[in-house]
Amino acid sequence: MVGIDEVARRAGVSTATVSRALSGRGQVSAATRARVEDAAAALGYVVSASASSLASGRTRNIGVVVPYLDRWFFSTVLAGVAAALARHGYDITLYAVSEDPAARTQLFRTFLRRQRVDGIIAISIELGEHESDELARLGIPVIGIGGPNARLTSLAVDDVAVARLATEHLIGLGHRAIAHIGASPEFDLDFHIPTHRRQGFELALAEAGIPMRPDLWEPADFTIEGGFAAAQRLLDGSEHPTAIFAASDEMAIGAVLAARERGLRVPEDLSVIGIDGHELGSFFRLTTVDQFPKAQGERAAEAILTALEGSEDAAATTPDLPFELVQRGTTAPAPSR
Amino acid sequence: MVGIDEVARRAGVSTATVSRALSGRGQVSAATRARVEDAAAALGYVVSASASSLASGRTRNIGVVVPYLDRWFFSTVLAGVAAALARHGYDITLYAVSEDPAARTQLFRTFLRRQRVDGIIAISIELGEHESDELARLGIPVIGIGGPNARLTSLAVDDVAVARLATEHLIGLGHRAIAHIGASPEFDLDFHIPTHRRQGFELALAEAGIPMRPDLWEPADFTIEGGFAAAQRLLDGSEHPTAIFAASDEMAIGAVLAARERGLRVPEDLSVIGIDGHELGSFFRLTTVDQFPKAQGERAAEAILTALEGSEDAAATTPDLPFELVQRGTTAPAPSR
DNA sequence: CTGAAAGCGCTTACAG
DNA sequence: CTGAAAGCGCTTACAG
Repeated sequence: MVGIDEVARRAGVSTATVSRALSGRGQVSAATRARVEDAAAALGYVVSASASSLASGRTRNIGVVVPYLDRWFFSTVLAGVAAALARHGYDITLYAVSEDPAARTQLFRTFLRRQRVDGIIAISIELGEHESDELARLGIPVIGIGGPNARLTSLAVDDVAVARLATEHLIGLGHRAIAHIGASPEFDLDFHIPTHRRQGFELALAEAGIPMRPDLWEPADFTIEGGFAAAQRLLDGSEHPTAIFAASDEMAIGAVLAARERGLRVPEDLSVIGIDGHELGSFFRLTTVDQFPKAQGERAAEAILTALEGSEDAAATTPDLPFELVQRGTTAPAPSR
Repeated sequence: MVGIDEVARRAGVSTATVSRALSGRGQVSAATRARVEDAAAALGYVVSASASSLASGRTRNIGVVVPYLDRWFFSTVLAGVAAALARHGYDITLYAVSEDPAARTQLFRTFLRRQRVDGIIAISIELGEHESDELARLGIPVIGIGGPNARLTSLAVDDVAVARLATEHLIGLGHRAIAHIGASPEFDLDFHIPTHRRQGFELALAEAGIPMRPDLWEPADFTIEGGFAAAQRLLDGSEHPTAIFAASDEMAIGAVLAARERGLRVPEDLSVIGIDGHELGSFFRLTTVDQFPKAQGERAAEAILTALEGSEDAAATTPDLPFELVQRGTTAPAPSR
């Protein structure tokens, strides 16, 4: 690999000048800069990451910590992060949190402490007290998505408001017997998102003066399969609901399929709404509250870059992530009885 | 951050000895090693990645190049890679190939040349002549998945054989009017996988003495939505097929849904088989040829580690990836006419 | 605006 | 088995 002194020799300057010309730090005359850039291009010179990092203390690399790589939400957020960081010339190193506690400990104690990254983006990870400490002690910016984690700068959608919006949409259509598919308690790891969504649901009902029916709540595991089974149980009852609000699009799709299997027409006999903005939503004509996961990743990337290189108004960016009701074909006025 | 000399001081040895004790390279007495390890643990010392890389030339970091982060196949393979590499203490830095040609050029010309990684895993990427050159010139091991790329060491499933197996399964059930949902030509970027699958399909038919019916082939885009539309067209004809072989599970699921919408029973009226081993397969009871994508990632990770640290029998590992017919509920004997 | 030189924090021949 | 010292390839005060 070509080194900096070859470039310096070819351009007729010192390595210090090459460094300044290529990094944009410090003063270099336009003519010199042009000569250095030409020499670097001709030789195909690229700064060595480790040498540059060691000397400067900057790695141009962001760590991204994810609980699952192969689940739609996380890989979509990750795609957003990657796209935004690449645009700024940053690399990303990936840290998949393992279910294995020993591996998880090692992640925080070893992997993250190698000084390989300038900052960290943590996607929907509930951190233990101790883990938050470890992150804080790293002394680098950390941005959480899906927080809020009191210890971290976090970007988050207001899950209570999201669930409320979805529920109000159903109420506005005249539904009264509205069921909710939420998460079983053991799934409430990611910042209690399921709990917040349930709260929003209950709030909206209460405001409309609709009493809660305990038989109209079912837990599931955020998958199509789980949503299918939960909907089956909900539709089993004699007084089955006219609408289902699922805490994720995948569960909502499962509910749509379960309804069809029962011979129920969606939306004529049963309305279904989800949350997410899942790519399958348009195919199933699913009404949903989109939370723009790819944009969440991009926002997190920008936030970390601002923390790293930005001006002082970093705090000016709002931590609230946008969401939006997307009306498609799975919700309609409640059937008259 | 604690440095190596603090550890050396505390253990009462030189930094050279600390380095040797912690890295496992070179001779250190058991007693000394224990003392060093204790000191390092007490201080929470972790080797600085950039200093170690610069001095040793080893980064303990693997680059993974993927065309899409947010598609099931790629994120699943990636999960396999990440799990296997983490077990060996390796980091992974992610390179998402952009559709933007300028960004793609920059990836090969700049990002990959920063000497940040010891090796590269390229997941199902069709490389241009020039790009293959750039990779080769990096002078580090490169493993391709989904090859074969003549220039790269590649792991690949035999797509012709996979498609043949799927088709033979249908023929064995007595089907003669078998349709194929493949890929439109512009989707044939990933190593001509769709073309190979189509070849396997045609081969199996030919061997069974079944003439090809041009009206029983439909292109799609590898999504559920695309498979749904393609199946609709196939089922429109007066002499519609009794079985559909889709070149991906997602398209097969689309076909199942299209059949249901037509009022066709699967598998009684129509058999459907896919390829992949998609997570949704079990929910839809989809018969498929599983290609174990997560295991593909793990295999690639092991291959790159072998190339990096392994003995000479690296070439001994077979580049053939396994596949297997998984019979579930969407295929059955052909209806008697 | 430019260069000489120290230094970033490790690793590894070399010598003992 | 262990240590002193050079060196990995850059960046950046410092001086001019």
